[in-house]
Amino acid sequence: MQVAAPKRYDGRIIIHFDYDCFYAAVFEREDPKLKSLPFAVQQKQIIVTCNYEARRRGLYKLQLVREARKKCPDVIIVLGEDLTRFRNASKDNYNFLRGYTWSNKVERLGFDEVFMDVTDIIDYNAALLNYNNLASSFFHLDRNDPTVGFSFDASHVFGHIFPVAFQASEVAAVPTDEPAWNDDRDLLLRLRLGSHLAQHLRHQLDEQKGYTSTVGISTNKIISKLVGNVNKPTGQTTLVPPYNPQCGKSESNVTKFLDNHDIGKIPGIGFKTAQTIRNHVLGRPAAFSAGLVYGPTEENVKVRDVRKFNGMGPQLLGRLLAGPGVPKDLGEKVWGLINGVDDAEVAKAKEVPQQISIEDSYLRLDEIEHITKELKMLSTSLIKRLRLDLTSALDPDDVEITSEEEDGAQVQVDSATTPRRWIAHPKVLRLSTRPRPPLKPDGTRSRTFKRISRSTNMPFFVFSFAHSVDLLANRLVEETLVPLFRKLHPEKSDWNLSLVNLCATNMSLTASDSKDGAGRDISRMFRRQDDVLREWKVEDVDIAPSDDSNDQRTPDDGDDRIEDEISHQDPLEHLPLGSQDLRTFTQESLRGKDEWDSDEEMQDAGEACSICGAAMPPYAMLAHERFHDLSD
DNA sequence: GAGGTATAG
DNA sequence: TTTTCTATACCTC
Repeated sequence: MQVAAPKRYDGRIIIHFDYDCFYAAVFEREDPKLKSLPFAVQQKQIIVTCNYEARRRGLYKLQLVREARKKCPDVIIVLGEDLTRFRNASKDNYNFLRGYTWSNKVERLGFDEVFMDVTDIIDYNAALLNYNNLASSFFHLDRNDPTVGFSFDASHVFGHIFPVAFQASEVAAVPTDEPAWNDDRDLLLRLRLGSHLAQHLRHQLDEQKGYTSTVGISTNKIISKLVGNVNKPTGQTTLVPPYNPQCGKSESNVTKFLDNHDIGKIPGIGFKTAQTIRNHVLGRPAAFSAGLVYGPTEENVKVRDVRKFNGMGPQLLGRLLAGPGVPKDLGEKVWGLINGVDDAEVAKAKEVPQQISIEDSYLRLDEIEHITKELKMLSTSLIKRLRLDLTSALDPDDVEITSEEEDGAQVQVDSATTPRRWIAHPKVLRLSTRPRPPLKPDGTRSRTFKRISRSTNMPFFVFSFAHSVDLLANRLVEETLVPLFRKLHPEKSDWNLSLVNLCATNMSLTASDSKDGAGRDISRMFRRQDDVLREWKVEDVDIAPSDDSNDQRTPDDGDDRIEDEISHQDPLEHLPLGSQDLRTFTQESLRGKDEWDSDEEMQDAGEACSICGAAMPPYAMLAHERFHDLSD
């Protein structure tokens, strides 16, 4: 009994980018000589990626360094364990691509992949085409300036297409006199536009940023991503219509494409889901390739086998995959995926990540001194990351300049010299550990990777620019993390940890600064309203009780309301290098004695809240700070 | 809030 | 799945 395929919606055009051997490319950009040499990036004992010259000589991803050297003795290997440069380059490329979107639907997946929903740009251009002369078309990149764009030939798809056999007949299959209401013709036309836009973006990315990329063009995330793989590297592939079966005549190209993929290769179908499905289709437990490094020992279950399996459909899949913790609609979702249907939106660019976490693993971690030391290290990294990722230049215009800088290093230099302010604060700090399970009677250790955690309000002194990261980290460990650790591990000293994780989460936007260009105007409007409300809110706060003995305060959306009053703030401490003594304002003025009073560095007239950057006379700070406190 | 499951790079 | 380091979404109590 056959279940009907889910209904397709192919109204979008989505481009998936994958930068070619990204880690290697980052280094090659710093030192172009590497490009012509066999070159690889190492993490731990493995080659995480290598350039194509190295691949030509037999090297490959995830190869052991020893093997690589044996195979290719003159390979140049650099250590790539510090992710900072990759993160910066990734952000820079992302912002670059984002600059082309109208909808701001640009989603980063890891460091080296980006989805763009360019539907609006495509539809706009489709409407302006001259169907009598598609070959001499102009692609508009700016709705407000008709001169911005490029010439292109809209009578052909640019680059590769799938299926390949379709190539020769592509033009013939869509004669220009065919009626415009033909769905496939319309889709093909929009995909063509997408392919030319993709080519333009790839070219710009290469020319201006120095990164080549491989892209896929289609109508949803999953097939755009998968179809890009067809021509690697530095290629682009468009999945051409028909996307629906032609009334008994031809098969859907989507199905033709997906059917030959291993079930586990479909994005969204991970190991667990794939194994469960394999088990059912094979009628027995499916073997799995433990190593993954060697051999194609996978069970051979293709999408086609699953799709055509007797009774297969959303209900069966739902029953198969049900279990604690699994999304309720997983059956529906997977059924969609194997039919190439994926309604997932390309997420709008987010101003700020949802969480920032740092972790490290240990062979042995069982002494409190050692723990404290590691907490200190992790705290230092975390605070640096918070400053890097959650602050922006104070002047909104600087934000634009900064984001268009050439590379990550440049951005960091700017960070050190440009006044900065927080654009969001994590409200919660979470400490997680992974205790090593005790030995079982038989001497073996049960394999458990479970984590336990405790969380608390993020103390807001970590947002001060006045003190070195080191100092802040010390204080965070002593005042917050050690108590949290004791809560997590009440036992005296019996623990033995294999992992420690620090996570800053529950981000609270500071408003107004969304790097999201579309959001800025909106937030300005809100701010005007907030101005009207501000007096009320501050008075509310002013008469509320407060607890000055409690250090663990939480910054909150309250920040939003004092946005306009920013005057100036001091430069961000140079993050990668640690501390500098920079003068700024902190909350000391309201809190009386604490260990920082000796610092003597924030006594200037006119205070600025260290949380939101708002400047105000000292007498207003008390109420203001309580405001942060209370709005939790 | 705390913990779990699953996924991806 | 296990070696790791992040990040995300969704589920449950």
